[in-house]
Parts: sequence; structure tokens; C-alpha cells
Amino acid sequence: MAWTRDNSKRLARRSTIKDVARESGVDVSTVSRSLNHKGYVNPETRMRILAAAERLNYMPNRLARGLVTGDSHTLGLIISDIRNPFFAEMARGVEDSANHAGFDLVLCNSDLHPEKQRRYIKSLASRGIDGIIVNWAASLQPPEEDVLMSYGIPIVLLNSPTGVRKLSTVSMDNLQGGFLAGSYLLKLGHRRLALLTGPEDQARVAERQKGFLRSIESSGDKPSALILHGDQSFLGGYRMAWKLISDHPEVSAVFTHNDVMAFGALKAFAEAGRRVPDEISVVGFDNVEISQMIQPALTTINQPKYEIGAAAVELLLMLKTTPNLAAPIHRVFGVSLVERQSAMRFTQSFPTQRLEPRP
Amino acid sequence: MAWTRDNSKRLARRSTIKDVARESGVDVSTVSRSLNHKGYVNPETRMRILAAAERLNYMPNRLARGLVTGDSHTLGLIISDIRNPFFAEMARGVEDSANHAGFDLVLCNSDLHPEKQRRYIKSLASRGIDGIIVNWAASLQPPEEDVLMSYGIPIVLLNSPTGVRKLSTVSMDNLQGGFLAGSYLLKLGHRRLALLTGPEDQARVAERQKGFLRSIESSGDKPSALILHGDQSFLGGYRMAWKLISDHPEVSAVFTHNDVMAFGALKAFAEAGRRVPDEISVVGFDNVEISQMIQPALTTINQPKYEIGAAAVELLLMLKTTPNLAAPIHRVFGVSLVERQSAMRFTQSFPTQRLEPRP
DNA sequence: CTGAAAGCGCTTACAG
DNA sequence: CTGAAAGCGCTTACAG
Repeated sequence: MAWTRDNSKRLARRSTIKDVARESGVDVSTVSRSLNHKGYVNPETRMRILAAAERLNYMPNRLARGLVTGDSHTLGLIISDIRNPFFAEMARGVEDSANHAGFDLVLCNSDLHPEKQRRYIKSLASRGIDGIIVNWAASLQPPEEDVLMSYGIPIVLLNSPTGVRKLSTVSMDNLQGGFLAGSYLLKLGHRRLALLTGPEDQARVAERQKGFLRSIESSGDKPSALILHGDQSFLGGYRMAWKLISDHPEVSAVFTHNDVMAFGALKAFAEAGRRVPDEISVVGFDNVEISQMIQPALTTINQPKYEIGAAAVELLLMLKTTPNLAAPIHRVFGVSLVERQSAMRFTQSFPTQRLEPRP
Repeated sequence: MAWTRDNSKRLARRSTIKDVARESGVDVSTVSRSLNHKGYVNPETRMRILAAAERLNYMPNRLARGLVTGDSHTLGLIISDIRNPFFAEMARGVEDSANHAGFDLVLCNSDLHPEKQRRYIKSLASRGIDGIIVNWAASLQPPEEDVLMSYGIPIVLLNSPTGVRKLSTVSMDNLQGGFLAGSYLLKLGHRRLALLTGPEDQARVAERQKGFLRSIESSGDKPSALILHGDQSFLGGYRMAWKLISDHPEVSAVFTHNDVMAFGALKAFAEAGRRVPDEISVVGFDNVEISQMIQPALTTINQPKYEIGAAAVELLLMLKTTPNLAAPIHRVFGVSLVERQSAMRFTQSFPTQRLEPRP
């Protein structure tokens, strides 16, 4: 009955350190010391205090604690869009690591808008955030870097933009990824290749392209590589693939800047009746979870997304404890090719074979 | 030069309300009033204060403010796993709404572990969170509901578990979804149907199944419906589809509890050489983004994921302003069937036709 | 219209 | 080993 009454009073005041102090007959400072294992406190009184805290269902107010200690045990993650499976996977790595270290994670979707990004950073700063992980829009200018640093908050950048010099970063070896994809296709005997990619002013785009081209150049017999720039999306991949189908029927293998573009290309090829991989090979980039679920399963470049996220918080926490780093730290993860069913050895183009059977 | 020096001193102290007060020659209380548009303050001194704040690049410390006002302008979202595209989409709706209303969002992945869930809730409570959105593991028992309510924090439940009575919820019409899927398949002329689904003790599973069965029952000519329970995953769908292939070759249409299971089924059918939709129709549930990218594009039940997320924060904010609600609010969103290419009109099974051509 | 005071819930030197 | 005091950065009645 009393229980029911209690319940009716919706916003029951939460018990504070004062309540615990009163309940156990000591000063709040003693309670604080007991709960935080700081300074000496008689084991017996300590037990008494802990019991009282338990009884009152006491939870320390982290805002109050943060106000005096100066850290809020909260990390911020600013990404373009959590709906992008790449970021979702990374975000999970971030959250797991953060949580494990006792930090909360506040999630911010910037859509890569510089203004929105700035707003988020300000907002995070004003809540006394302990560190921020951000995948910065386009390339970061030195003055912007200074602004970021002026907050005095540890920051780590994802997918290090080009030209960063003072901020720490964690990224993957995009160059190597492009090179792996190209080499693989070459090894399969393809000589007419195409790259479907995004705008070149993005560091990632430029690097993957560079790696891809490097593999072509290091091949003895001068294979050709066509490069199409467009939208880094499903639709972008779809459109560029159609362009390929109509204008460049000779290409037998395509590498896309990411998996989603590969999905778009796959759709176009299916519509055009060009069978993958028999008639045309496709290699993606990211190894998004879905890439193994589709038909044919996508051969792609794997990036350790989860690990990258986890590493970013590790770095952040390190930065926090050693704020006067001589130089920023850059950590880059290796990538690898995962072979599935969307690419195969080059053979003479099918239509020709079918139309002109040799007797 | 002086600039360079300043920069070297990494953790520059952020300016506080005191600095602004000193700089503009007034008391902190006046600064506070000016900045918050509360109480009267002479327009001229106000301008002076604003200018000073601007000059010092003043950002109010939200921890301090939260400590006195009692709210932290932060919302919590507890879901099983952000890597699930369904939750990613919803989370985006939540974050956008929260951000729009001036709230930060802290993201928590519970993996549906009750213990982890409880820890998150405690942690959020101790940071003075303003509200929590959570998709509760399994069904919520009344005593647990009381515990949740005892925190005095507005809470809204996602995918309302069965038996919830005091907490507000937002969910979708799972029954209707199941019904739609079944009716559609029936309308296409299929009479041997199968449902590939998860463990029945989950509310969602039970409801979709119930809706599906209801459509079957309301059909005059007693079609058959086979129900397979298994893992609600790609692999689960894959395995159950194989079981179907070997044990029940007569079924011509399958409905899966979610899209990912449908992807698994699609893979199994491809491997078994059963063409979709010509030889077997498939309908999923969720309308995950990828479902339109695969081949064949998946016919599925759409849920307004983003809107559900947005509605959840709306509800939360409402709950916050009117804490003494007489009864909890339940909001349920409608679903709809989106017709794509994975299902088609029933025809005689192909093998028979092919093997016994009629003269 | 403005300032002085009290207080939010904690922690941290500092006496004792 | 423990308590009294000061203070973190703000807001909010309350005088004046």
C-alpha cells in the first residue's frame, strides 16, 4: 500500500550524497572518499556507508562530479550518416570501446555539412566532452585545424584528410586497397578495366584511384584503365555502369570506389543481360555486411571497420592522458581483398563465342 | 607570433561566466539573465554583455547549467545493435529530432542483454538524462516496468512488448504487416505458403505470424501455411529455405519475418536453382534500404523507420513536460506493402512443364 | 533594471 | 581516519 503510494508520486527525488551521509552518520566528504576509493577511510565505517548507499539506491550525479573533476566521461562521434553501413559498423566499434572504458557516446550525424559539423563540435565542447572522433568533410584547412585545437579537446580524425598536420588520425590504407583490386583483376587476365568512382577532390577517392592506376602501370603489357567519376552512391554506380555498357562494351572488369556503387553496377549489368562474373567482373570496396548476402556475392576490399572505430577511442583516451604530445599520431590499418563470386578469369566475350561456334 | 605562443599552451582555459561578467563590468547573474533572455535587463548593458561574450568566445558550461536546472538536454537511445540497418535508420530519425529540439543523443548498444540494458539505464539516469528510448528485450514484466518508472525519467518503448501497461510506446502494426503479406501472396494465386520466422515468444514475431495466418484463414479455399521457426538472421533464412527446398518442394511462396532472412532465402534458392520469382515468390519485412538494390529487388512490407524514431522523441518530449500523465500513450504506425520483383503470380511448377511438354 | 546570496551535488586539499 | 570549508560554473528567487 505504502508502496503504491510511493509509486504514484512520479518524480521521486533521487537520493544524493547528503542522504547517504545522514543515513550513515558521517560527513559527505567521507562518503565521497568511500565511494571513490580515495584517501583513507575506516573499513567499518566504509561498510556502513556502502550499505546505506545500497539501501538508498544511491547513484552519484555525474553532472556534479563532472563539474568539479572537469571530465564528463563522454565521447563524441561525428559522422556523416549512421545509415551508411560502413559508419554503423565503425560506430559500434567506437561505442563498445567507449563503453568498456566507462564512457558514454554521443552520436552526431553531420551529413558532412561544415556548418552542422561546427555546431556539433561547439555543443560537445560546451558539455565538457572528453574527446571527439570525427570524419571531416573534404580536406581540412590549417586554420580550421587550429580552431579545432583551440577547444583544448582531444580530437581524432577518421579517414585522415590530406594536409592534416597537427591532429591525430586513424585511417586505412586506401592506396593499397586500390592496388590490390587492380592487381587482382589483372592477375585474372583482364586487360580492359574501368574504375567507377567519386569526385577526385576527396582524399579517399584520389588514393584508391592512385593505387588502382599504379597496379595498371606496373603491369608489363599496357592494359587500359577507364575512369568514370560520378556519384558515390547506388544510383551513381548504376548510371556509370550503364554508360559503360553502351559506350565501352570492351571493358571486362570494373572496380568501384565502394560496395554500394558495385551494387548499382550489378543491377545495371543484370538489366542489360551481361552476366556477372561470366561476362564482366566486379570488385567493390568496404566489405559491407550485405556484400556477402547478394547474388553473386561481391568480391571486395575489406576494411577493419569495427577495429578502426575501437582504435579511434583508444587513441583518444591516450591523447587525453598525455595532452602535450610532441607530434600527432597517425594510425593506418591495412586492407585485404576478399575473394567471392563477382569476379572471375577473363574469357573471350560471350556473344562472339555464342554467335560464331567453331566447327 | 603572440598567436603562435598562445597556441602552444594546449589546454587553454575556457572562459566562464565570471570572465564575461568582469569583462563587461556587471554581475554574473546579469550575464546569466542576458544570455538566457530571462528577467529584465537594460538593452544597452545587454549589448555590452553579448559583445563581451562574443569576444571571449564564451560557451556556457552545460554541466553546470544542468546541475542547477535539473536537465541535461540529452536523450538516450538503447537499441540492440546499430549495425542492424533497421535501427540505424530509426536512430537517424531519433537523432535528427533530438538535435532539432536542442538535445544530444547518447547511443547504447545492448545486444538485448537484460543486464547490459540495466547498466545503461542506470548510467544514463546518473547523468541526469532527460529521457530514454529503448527497444526492450523480450517481454517486459510488470515489476521491471516499475523499476524503470522508479527512476522518474520519461521512457518510451519501441516495438511495444506485450503486457506493457504503464509505459508509453511507439510501434508499428505488425499484425497488419503479416496480413498484408499473406493476402498479397494469396491474391497472386499461391496456395502453398510458408512463413520463415523467429522464436514465437517475441511479440513482433507472434504478431506478424498471427496476421499472416489470419489472411490464410480468411481465404475461402483453405490454402496451406507451413511455419518454420529459427534464427532471425541471414543464416537462419538461408537454412530454413534449404529445409523448404528439400522437404517441401510444393510451396510456391514464402514470407519471411524480416528482409535479412529473405536475403538468406534468396541465396538458398539461387544455389538450389529455383528461380525467384518465376519458380518461387518471396516477400520480406522491413524494407531495409538494400532490399531495393538486390537482384531481384525484394517485395517487402515497409515500416516508417525514420518516422518511428522521430515520433519516439516527440513523445518523450511531451512526457517530459507533462509528467503526470493519467495513462500511457501508445502510438502505432501503419505499414504498407511495396511491390517489387521477388514475387509474382503463381504458375504451374516449372520442372514439370519443362520435362513434360504437351504436344 | 541589477547585484548579493544561496544552492545544485559533488570533490579535494587541509586541519585536526 | 574524519570533518569543515571552499569551490566547480551556473541559475534563481529576493532585495534594493
